[in-house]
Amino acid sequence: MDQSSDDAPRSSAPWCRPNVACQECSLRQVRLFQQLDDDAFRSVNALRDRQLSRPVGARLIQPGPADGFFYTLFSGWAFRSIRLPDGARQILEFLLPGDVFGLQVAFLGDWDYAVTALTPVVLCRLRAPSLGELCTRFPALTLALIHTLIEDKRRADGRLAVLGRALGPQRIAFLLMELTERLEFAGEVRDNGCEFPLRRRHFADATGLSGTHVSRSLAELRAKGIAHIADGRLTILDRTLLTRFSGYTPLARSVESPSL
Amino acid sequence: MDQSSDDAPRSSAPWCRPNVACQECSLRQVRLFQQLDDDAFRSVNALRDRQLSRPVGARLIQPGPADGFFYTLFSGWAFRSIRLPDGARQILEFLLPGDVFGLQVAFLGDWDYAVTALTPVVLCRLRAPSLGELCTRFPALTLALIHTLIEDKRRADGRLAVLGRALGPQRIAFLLMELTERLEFAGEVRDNGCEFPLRRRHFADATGLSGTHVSRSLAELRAKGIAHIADGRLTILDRTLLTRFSGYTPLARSVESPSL
DNA sequence: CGTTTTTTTGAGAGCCATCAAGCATTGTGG
DNA sequence: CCACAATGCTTGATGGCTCTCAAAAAAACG
Repeated sequence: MDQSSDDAPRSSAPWCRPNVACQECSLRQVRLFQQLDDDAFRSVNALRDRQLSRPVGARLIQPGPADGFFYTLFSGWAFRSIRLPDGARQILEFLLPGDVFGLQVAFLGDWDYAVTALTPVVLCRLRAPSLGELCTRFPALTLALIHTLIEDKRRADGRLAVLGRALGPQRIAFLLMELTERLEFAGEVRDNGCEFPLRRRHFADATGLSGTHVSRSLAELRAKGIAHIADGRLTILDRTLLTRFSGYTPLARSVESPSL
Repeated sequence: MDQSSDDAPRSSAPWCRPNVACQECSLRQVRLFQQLDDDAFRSVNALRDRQLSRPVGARLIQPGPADGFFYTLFSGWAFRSIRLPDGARQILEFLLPGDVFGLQVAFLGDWDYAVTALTPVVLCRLRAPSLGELCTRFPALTLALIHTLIEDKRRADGRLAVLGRALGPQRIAFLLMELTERLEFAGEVRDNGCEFPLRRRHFADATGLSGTHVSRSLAELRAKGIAHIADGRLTILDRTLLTRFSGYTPLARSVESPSL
């Protein structure tokens, strides 16, 4: 893992309460966990090792041999990335509260990407080896996992298409659209806007553009009256325009309440 | 599905034998099926609806409401693709014998991509609704599914990074590298080469380049002594060079015999 | 308030798309 | 077997999107 700032959260904000039991976790209402019963939750809790708190910029995971844990992001933002031979960084995906990462350690035995905190984060660390056994005992959990992986795959398909075919401003718009949708499901969008910790270089590394061009593309979105980012906050000026301009296909959720 | 050419294969090549039972399928030795026992296989067979034979260029799947089936590719090549608002086509992935597609119908209820045959193909059609029940009865099958999804995800990560960061010739090299590796696991590589049905426009739609530039990029790979495509056959001239040039990270398979 | 980091803006160069023409290959029908 | 059409591949020229380099402006930080 990383240097600095260890386990116990400094703040006493409600979501920051250390070592909340899975059964009582506020995330239980969202995403893949929604369909599980109490019994399954107690077992997931048994898998839980501990919660970890990390500061902005902390490298949560680095590529290399796995340590036998996987994680859920309890609060804050992070991103998965890999480094290309020439040293360039590609951000594969942004991680929002409730997202799971590292499931592959149970199957492939390696971290093949890095995970970095974009904001202060709290993680839940879970023991990977017993995952198989748990899935055997709780088929609903397994199906929830598969569901999550399939949704991820659909999103990855969209990202691939955008990087393959879209110009700069559209790439940026698509990214904004995807994040906004996911944040909406998490109930973090208010007044057509939300907290938004991405810097120019995060946009750049996620969209395959240079920081310079990200700047120009964002200026274009602002000039077109589509979206605006200032003071760490994103405002969607025209949702319809953004949807059309980005070419994003909204995800119809099958088993999800619209928001919290 | 598509027009023309129905069910029974015309040829009597061994791999073309119609309605082989899953237990006796030659694909049983590869990919996700490897770890399953006879009992599980009999149940998978019960899921099987029938085999379908389709000609080159057939549109196997088109985006829209799902019909309750998912598929495995029994023989031949195909590709998954989506169409962007501007009409451009993005190839998301090439499908090789043994690959599964359409698992999402059991969860999302829709085909959100198209599947097209690159060669004459034989498909196995399976009933999606009973998949959940089957996974409950055979945890090994579920874990195999998850394993497959996770491997897919890793490959999708690599593709995303290449589209985000690599120049034309590297994108092509990466695609060749990935396909070669997968074909090797399927035992279809001999003498540093293999059958290769991709046309220029498939390269173009997969890598986000124009057909013109694909042509130039392939010429560069040939000139550099890396790889050569002619008469529907790919020859890897220098595997080490190809690996280095493409930046591809070979996949260490955990539970796979090297080839058939 | 000075230092550092980030963002904006400008100029030139490069990769690649588009358009277009020539060449090779394939298939068809006479 | 050959003429012909159709398709796909190659190669050239031009233009546009985006990169790199660079410097100024703005914001964040201590």
